[in-house]
Amino acid sequence: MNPFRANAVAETVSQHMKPPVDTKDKILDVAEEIFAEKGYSATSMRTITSRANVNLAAVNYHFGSKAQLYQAVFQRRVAPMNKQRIDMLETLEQKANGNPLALEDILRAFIEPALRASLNPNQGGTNFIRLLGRTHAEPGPEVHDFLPLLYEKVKDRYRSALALTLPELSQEELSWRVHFVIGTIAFTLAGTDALEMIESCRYCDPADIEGIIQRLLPFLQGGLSAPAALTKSTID
Amino acid sequence: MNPFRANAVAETVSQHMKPPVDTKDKILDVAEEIFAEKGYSATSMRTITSRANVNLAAVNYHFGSKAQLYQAVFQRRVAPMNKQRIDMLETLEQKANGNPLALEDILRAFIEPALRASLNPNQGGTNFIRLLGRTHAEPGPEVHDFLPLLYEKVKDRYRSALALTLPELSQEELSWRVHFVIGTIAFTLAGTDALEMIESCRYCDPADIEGIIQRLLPFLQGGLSAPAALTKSTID
DNA sequence: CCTACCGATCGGTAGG
DNA sequence: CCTACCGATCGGTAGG
Repeated sequence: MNPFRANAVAETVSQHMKPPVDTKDKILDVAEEIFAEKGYSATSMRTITSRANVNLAAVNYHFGSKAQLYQAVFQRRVAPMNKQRIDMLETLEQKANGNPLALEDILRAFIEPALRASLNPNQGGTNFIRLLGRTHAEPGPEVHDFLPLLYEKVKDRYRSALALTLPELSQEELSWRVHFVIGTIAFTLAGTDALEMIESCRYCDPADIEGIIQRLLPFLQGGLSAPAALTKSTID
Repeated sequence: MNPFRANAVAETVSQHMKPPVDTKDKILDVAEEIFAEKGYSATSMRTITSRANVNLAAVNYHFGSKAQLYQAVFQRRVAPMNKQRIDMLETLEQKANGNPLALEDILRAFIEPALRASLNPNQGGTNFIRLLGRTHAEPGPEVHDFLPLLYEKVKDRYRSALALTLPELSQEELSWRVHFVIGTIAFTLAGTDALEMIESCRYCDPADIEGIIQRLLPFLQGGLSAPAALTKSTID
C-alpha cells in the first residue's frame, strides 16, 4: 500500500502538501478491482471513488471519463505483460539462432506472463487477469476497441514465430488459430472455474498455476498443430 | 413482425382486448436484440419497452424483473438448441451401435445446432448466438448463474461420448478439455473480432459462420485428441 | 498560469 | 396491462 515513489513525489511537490500514496494509483487499484467484479457499466464512479477515499471529481480530473479510466487500468498492466511476452520470445529466438522454435516453448512464453501477473498483486493479481479475459467479450465500442491495438504487436510477433514452427499452415489459417488460442486462454482466465484454483492457492502453491498450464498446453498445442481445414470449394 | 398466433390469442382472450402480436414475444425479441448489442447492465428497460412499443411496467408484469427477462430470453432459445444437440448425438450413437463415435462427428453435432440458430432469425439469429457467447463471461450472479444449469445435461452427454472416443484421457483431463472447447466456441461466437476477420462490413453475410466452423473444427479436434499432459509428480 | 482536488449540484434515469 | 410516481443513484461539471 506504500509504494516507493518518494523521488517522484519530491520532484513535483512545490508548495502544496501531497499524500504519499498517489491519488491516481489509488483510483486505478480500486477501479481494477470493481471493474473485475461488476463489469464496466454496472460499476459506478461513485463506488470507485468512495472505496478509494477520493473525491468523485478526481476521476474526471485525472482520466477524463469513466471510459478512459477503464482504458488506463489496462494500459498500466498490459504494456509490461506484453513486453515480457516479447522479451521471452526474443530470448528463445536468440538461442534458436534462426531455427524454428518448439511449439511448447512459444506457448509457454505467451502464457507465463499472464499467469505470473495473476500471482502477483503488484501486477493486478487475479483481478486484472479476470478483467482482461472478460473484456474480450464486453460490449460497447469504448470498452474493447482499444484492446486489439494493445495486442497488435505481440500478436504479430508470435504469429511470425508460429509461422516458422508450423510452415504447413497458410497465413490466414494461422491468424485464425492464434485467435482461437487467445480466446481459449481468455475464457479460461475469465471463468471462475480455473481462477478459483488459483485464488485458493494464492500464497501457497505455485504448482497449481503450473497445473493449469499443464492442462492448457496440450490442448493448445494439439489445436495449433492440427492439419488445415478443407477449403470451402469442397463444400460448394 | 406479425406472427401467426391467432389461435393462442383466441384461447387466452377472455374479457380484455389483446393485440394480435403477443406483448411477451415482442418484449423477448427486442430484449434479445438490445442485450446482444449493449450487454445486460447497459441495457435499460425503458429502451426495450419503447422500442417494442409496450409500457415500461409490462416487463415486470410478464417476467418479474429485468434479470428474469434476461433468463427468459435464454430459456426460449437454449432449450430447443440443446435438445437438437442431444438428438443428433443419439442418432449418431444408434448408428454406431456401441462403438466409439468419430471425434469430428461429435464436434459437428455440438456446433451445428448453434450454427443453425445463428442462420435462422426464428431461432434468434446472430443476435442470440453472440449474446450466448458473451454471457459466459458476463459478471453478476443473476446473469450467468443459470447458464451452467441449462448446459449441465448436454455437457454430461457429450463428455460421455468423448470418453468413449478418447479413452486415453482421464475423467479430469476430459472435463478440462470440454471446458476449453466450450470456451473457444463461446469466445469465437461472442467476439466481433471473428466477424471482422472475415469481412470488414458490419452486417456480414451470416453464411460466413459456416466458414468459421471450418476453421474451428480442426483446431478443436486437434486440441481434444492431443496426448495428456505430464502428471504433476513429474514436476515435483 | 499551474496542480490537485473540494463541496455542491447539474439534468436525467435506474428498477420497482 | 397503464399512469403516476418512489427512493436512490447515474456520469459529469460548476466556481473557487
